[in-house]
Amino acid sequence: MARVTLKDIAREAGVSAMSVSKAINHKPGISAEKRAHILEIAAQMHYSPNLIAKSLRVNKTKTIGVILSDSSEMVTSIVLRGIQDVAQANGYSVLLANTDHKIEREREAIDTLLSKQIDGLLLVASALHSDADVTALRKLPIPFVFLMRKNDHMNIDSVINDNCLGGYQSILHLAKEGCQRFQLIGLVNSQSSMEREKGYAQAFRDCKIPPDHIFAAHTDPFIQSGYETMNAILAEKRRFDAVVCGCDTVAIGAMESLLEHGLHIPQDVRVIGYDGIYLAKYLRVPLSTVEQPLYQMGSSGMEILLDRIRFPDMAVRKIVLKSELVIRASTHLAE
Amino acid sequence: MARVTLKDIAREAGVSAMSVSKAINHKPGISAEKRAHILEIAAQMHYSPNLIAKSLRVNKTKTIGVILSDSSEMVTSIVLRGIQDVAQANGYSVLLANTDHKIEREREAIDTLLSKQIDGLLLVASALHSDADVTALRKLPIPFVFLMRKNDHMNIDSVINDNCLGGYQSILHLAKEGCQRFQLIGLVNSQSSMEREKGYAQAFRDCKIPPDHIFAAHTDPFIQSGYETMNAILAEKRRFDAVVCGCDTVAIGAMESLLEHGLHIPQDVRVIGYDGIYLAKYLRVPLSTVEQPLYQMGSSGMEILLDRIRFPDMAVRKIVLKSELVIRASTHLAE
DNA sequence: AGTATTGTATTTATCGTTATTCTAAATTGG
DNA sequence: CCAATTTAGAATAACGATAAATACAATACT
Repeated sequence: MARVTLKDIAREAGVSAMSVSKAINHKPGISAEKRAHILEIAAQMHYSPNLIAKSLRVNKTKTIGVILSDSSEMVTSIVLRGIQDVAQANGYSVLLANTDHKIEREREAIDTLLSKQIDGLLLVASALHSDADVTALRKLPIPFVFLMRKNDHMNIDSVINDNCLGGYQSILHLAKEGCQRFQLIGLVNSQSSMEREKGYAQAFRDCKIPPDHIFAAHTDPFIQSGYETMNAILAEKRRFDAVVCGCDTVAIGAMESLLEHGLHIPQDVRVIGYDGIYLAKYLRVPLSTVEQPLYQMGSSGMEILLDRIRFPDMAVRKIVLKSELVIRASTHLAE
Repeated sequence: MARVTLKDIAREAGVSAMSVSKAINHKPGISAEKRAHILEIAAQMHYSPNLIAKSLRVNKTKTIGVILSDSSEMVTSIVLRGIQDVAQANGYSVLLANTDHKIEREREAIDTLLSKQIDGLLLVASALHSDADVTALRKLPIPFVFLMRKNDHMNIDSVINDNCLGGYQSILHLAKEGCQRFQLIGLVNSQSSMEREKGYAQAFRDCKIPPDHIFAAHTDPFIQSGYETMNAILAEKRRFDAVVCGCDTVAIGAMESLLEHGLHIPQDVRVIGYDGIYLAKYLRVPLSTVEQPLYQMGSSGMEILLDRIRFPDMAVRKIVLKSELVIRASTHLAE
């Protein structure tokens, strides 16, 4: 089936293509009855405007690009949904690129998306930290917003949660529960995780936890890596009564390992995660975690981007969203 | 920053725009040294081809549309990832539309995506079942593939798992475990769920389970609805020793309710889900389920669509993927 | 040598829209 | 009543790319 164009309708209605365009877009310069007539014919012929042609002409695609590591992870899929909803509500589409945490794929993705003439870009937990990368980003012909990524750059919009505070709260809670020896499992290559670690450090000072009661490890943000890392840690036979994980998936893997080794959670070890995936509550041991407003992270990010597209000179916005410590059985023994 | 076009490079290199096009696309009809020269200048000027313009000219966008209910659900996010990976590997982009199970939004989404001139369409668990809807789909100017949706239509490609068999296997397993009274919780408005129920019915006949030992309920595919439905069921004080859920999320909610009512899983009641979300293993009670090859569902669907785009006359393909019964603690007591 | 052949490069036209300019008719006003 | 103004609508050009036609030069062949 050949697609029907403005010209087809124009021919059918005996007017010029321009008149059809005006009628359909409710632009002035055409009489009411002619407009009605044209619209009727357009409907009859099932006209569907070719937005590609329009985009080329007006140099706007009403499409924004989203770059993230893995759209199927529970954390990012929620953020993405927030992005999508705001986009859809404003007549924008989203083009997605998965990087699987590969920095080179992130750079490629930007090029690909630019070629597709996106009007703006959202970078979720971007790994582009080097000066060269940031400079390159600044030269982009379109606005962009950082999501879930530390941002102390001038003139770059961003939405994050206060990772430092979140980290601080986790430790404080565990200390109150009586924990004294802490096994940390941070995330490799994650600025967010580093921020959380700053919060841990502050809390350790405030709670007078001696450095030799703190053990640090790092791993990838997957269940399996949490599991393996915890196996390795247990093999070293250090004593600890708290495990502080860089994200919930690592915590799931770590708990699995702990349970397999016959340890009881929270009696022998307390475990806390970070992120607030919505299944945390339903795990073998319900997981305490620092809940980030994931959906809102996506939706605010998209809102800022849209504002920036409409008003390029708008003041820079660096939104810091509140996270919430959620206490469950993995750190707290119900009496 | 103004974007640089073919013409800009042509001017700089002292050649025609056409020559630049040939050089960049590695088309014949240009000498090696001129090509090298042009490519060098293009790189210098950071040329990025305008794919919108190209799309308009060649009438192909290298973009496919995906319509699904909710990209943040664990099941669909995996399917989507399979789709994305195959798309990306073949130089295609994906435009997404969430319908939240609303049939009207599904119809709108098709129009929107068509306007964006997608080259093909993937319908994941589409709710468009009426003759009118299917007829409309057939009239689309682009190919489409059904995913996770019953398809007994001529000439429509699809990828599904054998829901009937999966359902059959669940019941057979529970019967072998000694269950005698079955509470079913199917999904409303889901053809897949209906197919599974056919499988249940067959298994009940084969296992000689009398109809008055079978109780049916239906609900939405969310944790919360599973929870509420199970609460309602328990309020009716019927006796049953097996709960068969239409999807894993419903099973999670149902188990939550059962546990809150002091019942033991699997000792008092066995619970089985469907789908095989990857966290099933880590739940409070590890959940037995029929594992669908979700990622592969997406990737094969995308592959078929790409083939169909390239070879419109290719024979119709209706792929039925094998599901696998995974037995965990929710239906089987480890001795 | 003169024609045929090959290959390189340019020119032209086009995809479907919309911004802009232009024409002609309708309306206004003095 | 006729110039001045407004307005509906048509015609033209352009967005950036590429397919097709054309022009031209260099080589090969009879």
